[in-house]
Amino acid sequence: MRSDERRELILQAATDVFGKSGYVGTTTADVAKAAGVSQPYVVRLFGTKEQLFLDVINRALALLLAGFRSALDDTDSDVPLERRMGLAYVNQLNQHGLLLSLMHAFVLGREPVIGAAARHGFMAVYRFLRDEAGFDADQVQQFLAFGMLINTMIGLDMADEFEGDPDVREMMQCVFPEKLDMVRKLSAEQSA
Amino acid sequence: MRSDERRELILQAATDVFGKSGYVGTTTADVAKAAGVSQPYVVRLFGTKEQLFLDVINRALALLLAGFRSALDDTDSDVPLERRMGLAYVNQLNQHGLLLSLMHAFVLGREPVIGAAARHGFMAVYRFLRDEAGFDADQVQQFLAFGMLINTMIGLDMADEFEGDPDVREMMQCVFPEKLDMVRKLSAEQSA
DNA sequence: AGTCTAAGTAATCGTTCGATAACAACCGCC
DNA sequence: GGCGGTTGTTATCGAACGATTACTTAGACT
Repeated sequence: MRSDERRELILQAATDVFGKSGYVGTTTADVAKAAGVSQPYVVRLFGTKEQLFLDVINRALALLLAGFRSALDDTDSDVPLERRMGLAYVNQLNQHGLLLSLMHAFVLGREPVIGAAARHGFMAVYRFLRDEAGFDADQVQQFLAFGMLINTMIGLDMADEFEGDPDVREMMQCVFPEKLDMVRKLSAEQSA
Repeated sequence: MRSDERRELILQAATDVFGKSGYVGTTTADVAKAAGVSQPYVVRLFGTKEQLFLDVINRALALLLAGFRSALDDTDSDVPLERRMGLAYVNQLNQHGLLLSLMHAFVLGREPVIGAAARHGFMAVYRFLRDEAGFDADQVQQFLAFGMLINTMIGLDMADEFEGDPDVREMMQCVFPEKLDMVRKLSAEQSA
């Protein structure tokens, strides 16, 4: 296999594993096993584990912004822009661990290299909302806040607790008044 | 010193360190150094690093709910309840790493023990908002979403990037339209 | 056929970390 | 004024991890 194809496969596997266990909690052997290659090969392709994680979150941000731009360009829809953007965000749950890897990066601001990359990525999203989506300040705040809440619910793995606990069910309905079916479906796919 | 006093000192130190580096990224030696004791003593007082982290987040949740209850009982104020609750949340930034340790737990839902504790803690907050604060579904969603956004901004360490980058300044003003001064002040204390 | 290069692995090394064991100092108490 | 329990330390062990080295295999080109 060509090395650039192998890189992409490893990046996909690493996105899932980093999303589940975080940056420090993920070993290069975990990534290698998920990608079906040997551990030293992962290290040789990316140099260091830190560089691998940086590549993972930069790829995740590129995919996220690409999804946003698709939603933005879908002008013949009668769905309002804010809702199209929200759906584009939730659709990223198709890629297991993509939003979660970003979230892990977002709470590591004190890590010198990763923190800087995380801040830069977050600001890229902000600039997109402001400049390309044309959101005003309140729209930006609502969008970012709800996005972080989604990330937290995914990180908590709350959907798997959905069945059985009526309080959890009620909380999820309260937090996702309409997107719940989609979130549940995507979460089920994620577990499979 | 009595061991229960020492335990509290270690819990405070551990809250800061776990908040900065996360659960896996923090070593028991880091906690011991921050608390001014030896590393084996930390392990002996708490059994395992996992149990120490569980104690940290349970203490953080107890303090958080206690702050909420104080805001709830402050009925002679003319400040509306939602705002009092928001201020109570932001006031938790006085304890370095308290909200951040919780956030680290919230993204580890797949960890069997920590994930279960994190979900339980999050649900305790939800039940408080619903039963004690009397929030309706929309108020709960807004409160939780904004809280997670605050946590993310703290995790990103975005306030330290405040000076210098006009986009960061603008984003922070957009996200914290009125609480910005408080957040900045508390963040400065945190760095000191 | 023979050689060069890219793709990939097995073996292993040095470090770090959580935990354990053994030991030391203080303090109340009879 | 020894004695037991509590508080705390130093030394160290075994496992895990990231990284390095050396080796192997498979095409591509002449």
